[in-house]
Amino acid sequence: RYGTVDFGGSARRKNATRETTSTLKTWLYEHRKNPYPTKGEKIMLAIITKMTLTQVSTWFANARRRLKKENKMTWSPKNKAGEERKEGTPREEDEYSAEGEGRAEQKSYKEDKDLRFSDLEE
Amino acid sequence: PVPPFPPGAPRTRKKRCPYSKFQIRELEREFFFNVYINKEKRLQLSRMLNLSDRQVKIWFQNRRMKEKKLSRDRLQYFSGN
DNA sequence: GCATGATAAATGAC
DNA sequence: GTCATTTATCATGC
Repeated sequence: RYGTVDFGGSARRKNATRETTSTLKTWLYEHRKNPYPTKGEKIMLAIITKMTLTQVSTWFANARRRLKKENKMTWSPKNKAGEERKEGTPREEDEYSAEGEGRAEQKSYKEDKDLRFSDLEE
Repeated sequence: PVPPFPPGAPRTRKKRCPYSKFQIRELEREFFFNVYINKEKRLQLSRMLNLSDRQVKIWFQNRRMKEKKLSRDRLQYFSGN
């Protein structure tokens, strides 16, 4: 038998609601230049989405890896706050390309349909 | 992390390889006694499990973080904080 | 059957 | 040392 990695307490994982993913995706898109929320921002997002801080961090980690893997998003590695990039980076018109002044039509994630507080597992 | 000879310094990130049940069991056992492991026991354990000293050290670090996270999850399990 | 959340190794900042 | 993060796996939902 394959020892399941570690099912000591986590157990069943639940998919995030559309509202949650919508909120997080919006934040990620608006901060595509520096898609690393601070701890305070994570807490804020956690409260809004009714998730835990760990879940928010996990969501962003997975989202960054996934988008990076598919070349959907590009950001300056290690870009601390206040750093403005002016170098002539090649224009990659990706869906999430983080161009400085490139004013892309904000595709609002409007998947607001269900509003249920089914966050409490069990 | 680059074992023997780094010609041009192509530091290749070591591929993540999950440890075996036996390795985990021994590591957990030692973790039960000491959350912090000595250098001696670390070398000894690394030889026994065919792991590098660095791997054992990092395992204990991650294990401590895991323990901390478990405590936090247990706390916020009830009160909405 | 993949998408997605959570975990386990491994790195690096500090 | 801690701790956020990356990377590859794992496990589950649908």
